[in-house]
Amino acid sequence: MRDGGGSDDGTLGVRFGPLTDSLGFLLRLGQLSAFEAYYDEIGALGVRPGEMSVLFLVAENPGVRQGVLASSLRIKRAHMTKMIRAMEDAGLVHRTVPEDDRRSVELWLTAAGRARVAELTGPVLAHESRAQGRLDQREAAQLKRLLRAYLNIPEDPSGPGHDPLEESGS
Amino acid sequence: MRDGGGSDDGTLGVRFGPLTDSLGFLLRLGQLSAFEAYYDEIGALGVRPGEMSVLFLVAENPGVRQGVLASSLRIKRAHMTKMIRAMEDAGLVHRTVPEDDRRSVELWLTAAGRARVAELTGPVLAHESRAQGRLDQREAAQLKRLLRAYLNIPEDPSGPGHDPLEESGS
DNA sequence: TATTGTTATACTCTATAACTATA
DNA sequence: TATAGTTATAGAGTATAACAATA
Repeated sequence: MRDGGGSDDGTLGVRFGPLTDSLGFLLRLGQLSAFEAYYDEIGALGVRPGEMSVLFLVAENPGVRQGVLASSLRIKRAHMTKMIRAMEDAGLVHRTVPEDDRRSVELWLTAAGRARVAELTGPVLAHESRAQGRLDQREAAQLKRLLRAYLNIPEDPSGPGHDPLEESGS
Repeated sequence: MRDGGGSDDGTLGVRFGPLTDSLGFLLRLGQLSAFEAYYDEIGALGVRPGEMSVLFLVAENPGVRQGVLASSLRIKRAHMTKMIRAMEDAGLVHRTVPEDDRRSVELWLTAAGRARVAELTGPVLAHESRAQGRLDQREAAQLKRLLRAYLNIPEDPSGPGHDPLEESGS
């Protein structure tokens, strides 16, 4: 069996006690579970979750400033510098310095970066439509809706898969 | 302003595109947000989230085997060895080797460990009852319920704060 | 003075494999 | 042979502070 098993059988009879009702604890385990599914299903694409989110965010917000990207993704600016440099070295992103504030850096996808995003979009959306574990469509939609509310992230009506069931729950 | 700001204003006008509907992405940001609240509110207690969960889990499951603890918390066994050693050095945990399988290790809280848990329980429960950001009581309860379903964690009727509203949702 | 991004450093966590002692 | 835990090592992510350029 793989190390750290129990990805599917879960709790092994352990009682979680007060942690059962801890939002932080549940979010932590949920994130680990989701990332494990990510690696199992699309890890072979060779793009890690952090890089994936940077690619999609720059694609969606051409010219976004590096610091805005960092704080949106809650990645420290020092770390963002390294990530962007690696992606620049890989030819996926390029950087420009705007005339009106020459301290800052604006980020754009290169043609290769756009091609990579186009290439990734299908598998990623397919993965997202599967990656709901034991939850049915409606539960998954509601979970996402609650997480967006918790995070103050808009529902993005221009986004994908606008399942009408999502609106009906209370 | 602190580095990585935007903890409360959130998105800074960035459009998240397909990430808006990515469970893994939302869980990742949710976990970071919850941990930030944890450090802001009870970080001064000097116990990190991982240590906290080990303490509470051993308290709730005296004699739990180290490997079971590791897979329950999705912590690698190699890392769990170090965590347990540090907690042993701190006098919070002690280890026994059961006669029926002398490869394994059972974990118990020391008197000091139990005292620490008793000391932490109040602040932690108080934090959990606050740590819901913009969600009201009912939304938070439902979010936790969906996360438990996603993770296949039982509702633990012997647990704390059994809010009757939690049962009413669709 | 404050802000943006960079560099450097240290630490935590993760991933992996080899090792022991038991089974 | 397989399993539980340990050790060692490398890498990714994070936290922090000091710095240069610009505002």
